[in-house]
Amino acid sequence: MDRTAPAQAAPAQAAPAQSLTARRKAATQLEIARAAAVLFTEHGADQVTAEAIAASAGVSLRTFYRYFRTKEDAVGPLLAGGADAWQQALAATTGDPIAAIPAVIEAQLTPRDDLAREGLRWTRGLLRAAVDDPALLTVWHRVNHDSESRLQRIIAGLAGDAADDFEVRLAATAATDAVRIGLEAWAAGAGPDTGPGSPADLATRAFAQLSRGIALVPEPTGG
Amino acid sequence: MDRTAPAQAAPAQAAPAQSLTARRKAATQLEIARAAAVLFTEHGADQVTAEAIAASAGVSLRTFYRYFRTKEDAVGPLLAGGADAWQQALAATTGDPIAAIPAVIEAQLTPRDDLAREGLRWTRGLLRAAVDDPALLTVWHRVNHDSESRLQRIIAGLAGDAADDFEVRLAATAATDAVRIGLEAWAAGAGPDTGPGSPADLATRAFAQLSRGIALVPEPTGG
DNA sequence: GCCCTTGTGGCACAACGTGCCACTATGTCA
DNA sequence: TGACATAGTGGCACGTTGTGCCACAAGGGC
Repeated sequence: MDRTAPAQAAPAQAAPAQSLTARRKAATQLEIARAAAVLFTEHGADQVTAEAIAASAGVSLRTFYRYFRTKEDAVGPLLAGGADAWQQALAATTGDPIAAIPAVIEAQLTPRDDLAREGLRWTRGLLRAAVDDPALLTVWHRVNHDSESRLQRIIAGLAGDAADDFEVRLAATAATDAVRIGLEAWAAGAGPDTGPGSPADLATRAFAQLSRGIALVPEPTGG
Repeated sequence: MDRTAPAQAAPAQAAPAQSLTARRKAATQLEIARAAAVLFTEHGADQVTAEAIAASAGVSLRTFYRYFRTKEDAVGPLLAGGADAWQQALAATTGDPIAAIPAVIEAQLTPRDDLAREGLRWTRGLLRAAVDDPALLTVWHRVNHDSESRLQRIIAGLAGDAADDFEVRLAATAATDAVRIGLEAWAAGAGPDTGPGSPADLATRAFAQLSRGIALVPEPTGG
């Protein structure tokens, strides 16, 4: 098994139907992630040993390190949450990515079922803990960095060769930061899952403001 | 001595005139930082032990950990570079922070002497190494996060009570990201230290686009 | 000179993260 | 069903990380 890929690409939700081994692996990874999240939020990341996480998840220490590169990385899948979801949704759109992003964010950050709502609860708890926990903050930064990198490639693909690299980069940053700030502001307060004050609401508002000066294709000035 | 403060607040350049002890401390910290930067860029961060850095800097391993919390943090002061400088310059301005930021960035990111140029060289080398070095990338993320936090407080102070917290947050993020992207894009290419393609040029361009939708005070709609 | 503060080095130690080997379970083919 | 290749798991050893503790030496004030 490769260790980095599932931590970033695997959805925190259960995978549909695959081989028995694959399903067990996904389940184990999620089990470890949740055990780590519970222990981290309860005692602080630096007070929790990797062995404690492994024991709580019912695996050996050696196996723990086969799933995650570091102790803190264990909560990566929970923090990544729906990042992959809305990026894949964006990749499936056509036309101007800047114009498509708000609707995609709105749709993908709004929880549509209990599974999504549960995912938001994990994210909120972890983000609140991460505010004053350098180790967890590092994971959050890494998750957002990975998100920005993927987004940059997606937007570049959508915008085509005419798009300026610097503008593509700005667009990817604006979108990533919008979602990041939306989630952070929501987690810090007592906002609802949907409607005004929700992650989807805050993120779309943030993106509207950050992206107003960005145009992926050169403006047709005159000609 | 406290360990975190100098790593973030101390300029990478030599301090003017203080007590002998204070100057020795600053020199030692800079010595360690440069030793770490050289070794990291040469062999990759994960191939360099903390002991090797300490030996290269002429201090014991124990002393190394009194200056920096982790092995990677050693390059923090070099990556932070002039971040404090331009933020302090911003704090000294009056009026609308959004309007003041471009000039401050332009002025502070443009190297005015050999010391500043040398600082830019370190930053470029480290950023190039950080692209494919997760450990160094983490330091870069932390540096930018700290920068964003401080900037948020500065902008809030300048904007006054009328300013919306969410807008202040967006402004701080836009400014931090502008500088970050400017430096990253410059480091990745072969841009000059000044003029078109310089960090100052790229950062101000980025901020102009990211900040166009941000207004710190409620628009006087109608009266 | 004395004294207090502060930086430094050495040592021990818990925890981190990995390489290696053996064991077991899954899935396939005969 | 039995044999086999594949892949996940656990145990162990080991180098490295980062910290607590104590002793020692070098500024700085009296």
